[in-house]
Amino acid sequence: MGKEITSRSEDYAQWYIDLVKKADLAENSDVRGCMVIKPYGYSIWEKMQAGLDKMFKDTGHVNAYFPLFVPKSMFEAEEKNAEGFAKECAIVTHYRLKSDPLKKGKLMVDPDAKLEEELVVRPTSEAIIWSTYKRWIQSYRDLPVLINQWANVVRWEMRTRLFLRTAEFLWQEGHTAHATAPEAIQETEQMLNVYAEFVETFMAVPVIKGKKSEGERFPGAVETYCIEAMMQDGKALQAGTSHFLGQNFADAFGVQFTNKEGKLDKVWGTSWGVSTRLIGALIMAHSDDDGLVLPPKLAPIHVVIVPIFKTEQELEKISEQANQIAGALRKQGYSVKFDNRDTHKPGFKFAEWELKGVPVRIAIGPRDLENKTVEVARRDTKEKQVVALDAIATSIPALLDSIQENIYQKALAFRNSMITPVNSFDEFKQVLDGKGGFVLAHWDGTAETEAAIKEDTKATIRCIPLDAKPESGVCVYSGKPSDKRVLFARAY
RNA sequence: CGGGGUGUAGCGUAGCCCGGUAUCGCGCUUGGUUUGGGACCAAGAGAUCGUCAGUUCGAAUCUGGCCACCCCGACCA
Repeated sequence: MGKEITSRSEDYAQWYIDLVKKADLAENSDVRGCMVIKPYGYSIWEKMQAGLDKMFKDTGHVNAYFPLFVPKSMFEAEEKNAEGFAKECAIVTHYRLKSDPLKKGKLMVDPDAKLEEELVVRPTSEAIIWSTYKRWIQSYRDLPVLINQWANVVRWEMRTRLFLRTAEFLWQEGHTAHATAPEAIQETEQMLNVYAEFVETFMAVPVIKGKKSEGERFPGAVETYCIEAMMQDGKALQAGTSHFLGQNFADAFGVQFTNKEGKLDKVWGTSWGVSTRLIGALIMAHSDDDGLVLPPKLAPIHVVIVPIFKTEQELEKISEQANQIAGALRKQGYSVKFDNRDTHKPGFKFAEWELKGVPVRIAIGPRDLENKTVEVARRDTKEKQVVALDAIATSIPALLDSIQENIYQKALAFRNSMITPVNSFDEFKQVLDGKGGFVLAHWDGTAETEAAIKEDTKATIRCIPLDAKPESGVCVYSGKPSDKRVLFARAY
């Protein structure tokens, strides 16, 4: 008996939880809202980090690390940002415990160790970073500052879901400072493009680039750009954001510089981030009722080799063959697992590695030894084929590329099929309640209409697509004029 | 924070209404037979029934408090 996974059609939310737990990605911890990311899940995160980090470096960024704690007075300096995060902040008020005189063996907060000023556990690091930039930036020669940090942040969420929303999560946050607005805007757009490229080429998840409406904008930002992805259940998921901060944080923290003309000027800022939430997106974009389907570019294990044997002698011979194949593939940079456990049957191993989403499985049995072949199975389509031994070194890399491409195309076709233009509010609601997905509709551009639609349908404006074609029409809700369609959806 | 639910072996559970220290499956250990899609047989080990108190000769079971977690909603990446 194996690990039963709830089917997507039966209960999509449960299917997701089953996958995360049974594929050993993560589990709930003893701390409310916080998860333990297990080695297999963390390995995916490491691959994401590696891919992104290279892209950040290639665009001129460097890594640094800023403190977890932010003094309250510093945190509240940029008012909108502070307000936006205020209700989900964890606060440190004391710095010491002591033995509880009333309960033997128990500890209590030492009332004498109260902090002069409370420390906010960062929900994001703009405050601490900009207060530091103030010291670093005096001249236009000090600009731009292009820094990224890999860190954990804490947002005290009411309700959490593994990877998608946890009280503590891992992410990267880029924080850049520039001499001019156009340069900062260009940076914002560049990083949005980096995210889009990463998500599409590594994760094989197609995204729509756009700007957030005022209501959905990052607190403290002038403009928030985002990439939006579509999950298999028809709900949208924000996969990354890039913010043009204007001079808001320069104002709040007094970050000024002397420009080439010798005049004092305020610095322009950006910030941008993606989180372990991407792992949730990865799961929900590709996986099926048998388990994970991982894109080769992020799979911790590319190829698993399963021997099929009766006797130890057979296993020995097969191992020799398997090690040869593994060695050749590893030389090409692929991660190969030879599953030579003699405690499980092949069928069990097949199911287990499928659950874990390993893109390619090679099975080798006595018949293969005789014929100088192996059986190659791909995870995405479950197709099997017999491949000659001497063709493996070329066919496996090709197959992995083909899997990467295939799952992207599949996700793209699905996503495209889930974009529905509508022209009336009735149609709007009908599509949302029926097939779901993205709804492309005219909107009058007001926050009131946006809020009313959200109230009525639970759908939010995911973004105003960057490539939206000018098209005159009337708002589906208010009937007022509109010059382009925007993307609505129910979202994670 | 509102509504609902759950807490019994590593995991999933039965038992609770009608009190007498615990059921079954998976997993684990040992031995044997097996191995081209989640093997089978046999023998074992493993639980102070979330926690504290009360009722009782006796509490997993009844009563009360507390704690934790999950699900649905509001909030959010």
